[in-house]
Amino acid sequence: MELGNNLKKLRFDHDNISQQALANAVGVTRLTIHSIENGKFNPSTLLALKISRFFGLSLEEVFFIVDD
Amino acid sequence: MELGNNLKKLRFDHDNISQQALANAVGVTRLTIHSIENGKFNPSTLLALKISRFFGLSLEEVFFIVDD
DNA sequence: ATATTATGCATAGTTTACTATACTTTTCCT
DNA sequence: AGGAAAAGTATAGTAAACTATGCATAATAT
Repeated sequence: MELGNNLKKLRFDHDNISQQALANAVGVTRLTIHSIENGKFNPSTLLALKISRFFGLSLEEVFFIVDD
Repeated sequence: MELGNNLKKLRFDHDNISQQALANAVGVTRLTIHSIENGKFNPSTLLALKISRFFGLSLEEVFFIVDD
């Protein structure tokens, strides 16, 4: 039971925004976005909500549970 | 900008389930639920999704951003 | 081809989520 | 009123989120 996400695709669809630009938009560092994107971090709910809000999506459209 | 939640009310509506029972259901300790409920913890997205799933709600129906 | 920008990756440090335990206080039932 | 269950609170420890920095590699443009 781990966390999956669509960040890479969403960044691409969203004007191909960079990890850095997304990081700036939600107030974290580029490494944090990178780590979330590559499944190394299970981000805080507040951060996940900020990211979802940035893309204009619900949290579940960005993050989801992967049962394994 | 902090995280708010409806846990107390949701537990009440959901058969008045205890903090301990909710903790067991999602695989954490009672203190973790207590701390989230009282705004001391900003839980991981995975845990927040598990809690939301337990109540049969979307994450946004349980957790939300409080702009302050 | 070379400069630039974006991404990947490593180390190390700080902060905070989460656990374990234990004690007190409140709530609720009979 | 008395007892049990639930909730609040405290301390201390571990694990993981997040920062800072720096360098290597990949992609893009001129």
